[in-house]
Amino acid sequence: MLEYVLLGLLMKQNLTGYQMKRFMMVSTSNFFNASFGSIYPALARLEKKGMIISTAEVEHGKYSKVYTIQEAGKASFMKWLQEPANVSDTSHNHLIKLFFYDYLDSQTKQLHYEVYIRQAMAAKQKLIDTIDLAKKTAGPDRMQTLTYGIAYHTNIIDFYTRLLADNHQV
Amino acid sequence: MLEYVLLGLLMKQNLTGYQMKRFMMVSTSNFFNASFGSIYPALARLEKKGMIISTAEVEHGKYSKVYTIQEAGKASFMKWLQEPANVSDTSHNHLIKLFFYDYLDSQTKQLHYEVYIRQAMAAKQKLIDTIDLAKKTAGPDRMQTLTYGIAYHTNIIDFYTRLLADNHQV
DNA sequence: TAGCGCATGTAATATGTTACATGATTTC
DNA sequence: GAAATCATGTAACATATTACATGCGCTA
Repeated sequence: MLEYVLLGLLMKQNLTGYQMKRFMMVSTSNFFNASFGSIYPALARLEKKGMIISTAEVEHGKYSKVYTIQEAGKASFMKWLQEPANVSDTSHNHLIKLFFYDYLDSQTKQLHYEVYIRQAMAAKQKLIDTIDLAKKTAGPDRMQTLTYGIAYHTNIIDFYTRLLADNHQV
Repeated sequence: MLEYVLLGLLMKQNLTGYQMKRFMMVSTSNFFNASFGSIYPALARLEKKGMIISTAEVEHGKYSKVYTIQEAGKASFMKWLQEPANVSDTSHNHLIKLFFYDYLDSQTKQLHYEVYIRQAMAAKQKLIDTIDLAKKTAGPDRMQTLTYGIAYHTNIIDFYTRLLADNHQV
């Protein structure tokens, strides 16, 4: 997955590993993120496979490696992009706990529901705040990832608000 | 994560690794699944840590290892369960592609939208079909994982139906 | 007797995180 | 002068998948 994301970022412009990380932070972090410990080895693998090439640069005394995508990399990326994903193979971390909530007391459950509602509200607000900024730089499809994130978190707020109400009744 | 799920399954009854896999298949597979290649090593780790103990059994000539949870295992499980999860740290595989859809032609995009709608509809229907069966065995919290799954897939259907309509207009 | 289900396990491979190591420049 | 940011990379560790290896009992 990461390798394709890196190729995708390089489709538009040449970047260093550090820049790719920073780019992900502001654009994909709500649904995808990676650490330096996975980015740098991934770039090395991609170069070894001939998908990208690096050029050493020294600017203001700082050494950096700028990566450029190759034809093979473009082809590999497009092939991956053309294959549809699977919308169901998401992990839903919180559901794993919910599955075992019969072992948890009512008070702690309620606390969890409240935490999840707060988490989702904060995430949703953050996405809403991003919209205006993103409109200036991102294309229409990129904007849809924000729309989805908002709907996703709205759904979570609704769900746990219902569980909270049910828990109160009991 | 897997280790806690295995402990959670053993909270109720003693099971073999094979039975745990089968149990996950019918109860958690819509949001969590694991292969034998991860289950058996995980059980070995848990036993080494003193969380569970195994008893060798031979029935009808078939050898099996039945696992029993220990006090340390119960404590570890409850500690994990009491800690709230994070609703935002899900990966959303399909969004990663959506992010790059500006590079894709309109026809292929439309095909993807249709695939995602069909995937979500099938998954939703499967969950609905499971409800009656689950009502007999599962507690109220366990049922909620089904409710969530239905809402999650409904949200996806709505989202991609909207994108499909927008794409047609263009 | 062929194949399936039960049952356990290992090997190769992939992929990820966190922490550490290094060193430059820029900002307070 | 300290701290933050830029920038790359490795090491230890954790965890997962797929494929393979083995072998028994039951059923068609």
